[in-house]
Parts: sequence; structure tokens; C-alpha cells
Amino acid sequence: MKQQLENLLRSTLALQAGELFATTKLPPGPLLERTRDPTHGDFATNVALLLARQSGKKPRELAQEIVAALPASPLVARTEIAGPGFINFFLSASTYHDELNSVLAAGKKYGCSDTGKGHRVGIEFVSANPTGPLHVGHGRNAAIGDTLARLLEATGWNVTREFYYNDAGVQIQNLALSVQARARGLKPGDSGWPEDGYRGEYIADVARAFMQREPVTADGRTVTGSGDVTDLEAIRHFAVAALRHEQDLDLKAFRVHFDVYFLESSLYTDGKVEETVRELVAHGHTYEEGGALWLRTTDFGDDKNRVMRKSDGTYTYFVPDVAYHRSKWQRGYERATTILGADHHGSLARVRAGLQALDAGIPKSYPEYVLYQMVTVMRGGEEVKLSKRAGSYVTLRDLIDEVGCDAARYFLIARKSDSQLVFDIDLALSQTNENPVYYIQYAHARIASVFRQLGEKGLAWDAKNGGVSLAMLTQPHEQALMVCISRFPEIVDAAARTLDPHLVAQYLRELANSFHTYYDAHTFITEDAALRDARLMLVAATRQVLRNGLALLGVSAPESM
RNA sequence: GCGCCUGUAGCUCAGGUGGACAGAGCACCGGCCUUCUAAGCCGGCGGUCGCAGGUUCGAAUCCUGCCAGGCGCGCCA
Repeated sequence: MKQQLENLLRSTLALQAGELFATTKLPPGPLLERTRDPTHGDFATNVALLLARQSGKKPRELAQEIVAALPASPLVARTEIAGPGFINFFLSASTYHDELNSVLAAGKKYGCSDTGKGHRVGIEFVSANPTGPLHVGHGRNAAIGDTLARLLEATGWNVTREFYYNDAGVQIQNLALSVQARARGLKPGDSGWPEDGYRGEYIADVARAFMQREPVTADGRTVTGSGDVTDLEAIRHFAVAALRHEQDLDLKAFRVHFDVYFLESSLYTDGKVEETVRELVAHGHTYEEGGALWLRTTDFGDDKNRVMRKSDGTYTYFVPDVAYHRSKWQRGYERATTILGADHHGSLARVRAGLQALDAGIPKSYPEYVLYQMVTVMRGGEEVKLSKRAGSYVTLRDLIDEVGCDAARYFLIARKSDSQLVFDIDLALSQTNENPVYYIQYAHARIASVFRQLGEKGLAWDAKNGGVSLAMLTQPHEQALMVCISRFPEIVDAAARTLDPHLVAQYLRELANSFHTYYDAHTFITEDAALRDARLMLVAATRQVLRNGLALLGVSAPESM
């Protein structure tokens, strides 16, 4: 709807540009915006204000000329010039009626677009090391990443969900030692317990399963515990598989799936790390100093140069990071998006610099990052410290068990990722339910109930009759609801474009509010069949948009509550 | 010391890339169930948009400088 009006305005302006503004350059970006105040119409443009100076005309005069140049359109009922020189557009009733028809015709597809034109995007998220169950920070990561993946799919991108993890290295060695210690009957704090060992109870569970020779399956392979407490390598293999398996169960409960699990170790075994180093050296951006090999990342915007190969001959983590993102490019992701905790923001510049130093034609902004701030968890009025190494933290599983997947997902997505998030367990546990997800779901359940009641009264909704009777929807509440519905495609577009999934959560609350208000003010199942069918059409369209929006968030749309 | 993020109502937060009088939920006060689920609706209370400058027709939004909080700044991962 907005797009149609935008096109109308833009083409008119382009056609008349020379005459009106003495320039052919229109301002970039959208010209139209939704008005905040309905007395200002449905949409407004400030082009006359923007272009007044260079055209040498007063804003209101220019606005007059623009309005005069606009061709008549069935979209627009009337225009007015207001304030310093805004042009306000009042859309025709039929425009909104057409939109309701579009909602029902498009169904699940309403709100979708082909903006991405089928281009490939790899979205990497969670990417937790298999050293323990997922914590709430991973939950925020998963909620953001999965919702963005759904948004990008809805806007026409070819999306691959990817999970990257390290199955070797220091942390995994520490994991193996911890499991081994547990298998020997040691507890954290006992003499002989490994320094910085993982202290969580889950380590004991893994040790028990290993000693009892249980099988565990993860990422398509099955590992059986050997029961040999001296075989650290076997313990390592088993522990990684066991924890990957546990994480997969957590993710499944959170309704998150991945298409690709990428192992850091494969970068070494496939020679990708060596290859990346060779490329960087070959392009002349490296140097040796103090027995180490350095990359001149400062040539590409980093604030200091980085060591690639330490003087002991091993690589820093930075190298496989570059090799990994290079592999994304090589695997055909035209766009790569990584969801990352803000505490890792220091690595962004150097990874991008590393990719630039390859001189491989990779865009400067590759990969793009969505950084989210910390999640702190409150319980009993005190902060619960998140620490994977200490083994004491609130897991994603805790959250799902306590407040449910729907509420957990909504909570973790509902505010912009730049803000820190306080997850109050007690509040989420309390029965007072100030949780907005129920408010939205309740709107959906109420609509389902309306249609059930209709059937129980021996009536049926005649959609065709509703369609021709839409002119009867003249109540302010009905107008407001139609406007709200018509905003959905713009919300989806904006959320996908700016990678801000919380916009969807916020919008759904507004839509639910608009519906609840309408519900309380008017009866849908009335004697007048034409009015009834028209109102039910509006209600059915509302239900569809609620479903589509909730689906983007991965939240269920219950038929009853 | 340097970099990134944040600062909006008592509390938790929105504010669509500069617009027309700053919004919502919770909390508090007062109304609404013989009619489609009251997990709802309506009304009221409540704000120098951290502070000070600047840019312009116009700033919560952009720029500069301060103040406060969070997170990072290893030949750790």
C-alpha cells in the first residue's frame, strides 16, 4: 500500500522535477512516512520542505505545485497542505478494503516481499562451544538469529542457518580434563581437580554416561563411551558429542534449527587455515617480528596489528576466524550475518581487516554483525552470575521450563539488541502475567473463539458477502484496525532491512491492542448479515496478521487460552 | 588512556534513519462483566528526552565537549 503511493509520488516528482525544483535530484530514501496523528491523514511527505530552498520557492507554494501535478488516483481520497509545507494524503476507503482482500488472498504470505531477490545469505548464530548447556545469553542470540532468519526468508532471501563451533583447543581440553576428574570421583575443589575445570553438575552426568559406555548422537555421528578413564582422547570425543547433543535438545525446545554445523577443526584438516595464511602472505600484508608472523590489519581499519602465528608456531584464534569467514564467501554467501555478544565486538575490525587483506573482492562490510548486549538474570532480588567456566549459570533450558518457549522467545526478542536485558526469573515465574506475549496470543484466541461461537449459533461467515459489504466498516475502531493491519508489510520490511526483530514484537502488541479495543466496543456476531460478514472479514484479516507476525517470532498462535 | 553500547514518566522500555503537541506497559487512583473468553476495555495521574553548546525553517533523533553506567582493549579463546 505504502509502496504504491510512494511510486505514485516519486514518478510524478521525477517527471516534473526540472520544472518544479530546478534539479532532477530527488532525496534518497523513502519520501513518505506514516503520520502519527490521524488528523494529518494516512501518509505525509516533506519533500516540499526539503526541496524548497534549491527551488527558490516557499515550501507551501512548492507543495501546492506538487499537489497540482499529482494525477488522480483511486488510492487517494484527498490531499491537504499543512504546517510549514507537509503534504498529507488521506487514502480512500477502497484502498483499505482492497488491503483486507489482499491479506486474506495472500494468507501466510501477507507481509512477505521479494526484496532479497533470492540472493544467498548465511546467518550464523548461537555458535556456542560444546563445553556446557546453553545459557540465557545464547538464548538471546538464538532468539535474535532465528527471528532474523525468518525475517530474511520472508523478504525473499535464500537463507542458510549456520552454527560454528570449536571441537578442539584449550577449552575443549579443559572440558575433557573436567570429565575425566569427575569420572575418577573427584569434585570441584578436591585436590587434583583441574585448575579452571568446569564445575557444573552436567560434567558429572557426562562422566557417568562415559563410564557406563552409553552411546550419544550429535551432528550425525554416534560416539559410545569407552569407560576407559585414562583415555583422555576418547573422553574428549564423547564429551563434545554429549554436550552438542544436549545443546541440540535445548535448541529444539526453543524451536531453533540449523542447516549447517561447521567445525573449527575442519578448517585445519581441510587445509583452509594454511591456505588462508599463504594467501595473506602472498598479498604482502604480513611481516615477521619477534619470531611471530603478524598481519598488518591497521592497513584495513584495525587499531593495531595482529599476531597470526605465535613464536611457538601455533596460530592465534584470529586466523581460523578469518579462514572461516573466507569459507562463507567461497561457499557462495553473497551476504553473511553474524549474531554476536557485544563483549566480542573487539574481534570485528580484525576479522574484516583479515578478509580485506586477502584481496579477494570481499565487500568491506563482510560479514555484517548484529551485536547484542548482555543478559543479566535476577533471582530473589540478586543477580545470578553467568559464568560458563565456573559452571554456575542460568541455562536456556531453565528459562524454557519455567516460563515456556513462547514467553522466553518473546522476552528475549522484545527489546532492541543494543540494550542490556534484565531477565527477572521471579517476575517471569509469577502468576500475575504482565508478559505481553499472552496479550497478543489472547487476541488470537479471542478471534478463534468468535468463529467457534459463530458455528455454535448455526451461522457461517460468508466471505464474499463480507467483501462487498466492507463499506459498512465506518467505525473509528474499525478504521484504526484496518490502518494497523496495513502497516504489517512495512514493519516486516523495516525489521528485515535494519535487522531489528523487536519491531515485530512491538507492532504485534499494537495490533493486539487495536483488536482488543474493537472487540470491547462492538459485537461482531450481529443480526445484520452484511455487517456481520464485513466485520468478520476484518477480524479474519486481523487473525491472519497476528499469525504471520507470531510465526516470524517463532511464537505459537493458540486457538484457545 | 583508547574503542563500542547505553542514559526518555516512580519502574521496564518504544520512538520507522531530522518533522507537526514526546508514546506504551507496569505501578498508583477511578469506572466497565445477564451480550462473541475481564489474561480484556475506558478515564486519570505522571517527562527540562543525562548536562552544556552547535548545525537549520524544525533536534529525543545529526555534530562537539562533559557526566554516569555496561562491555572490550594479550604471542588467551
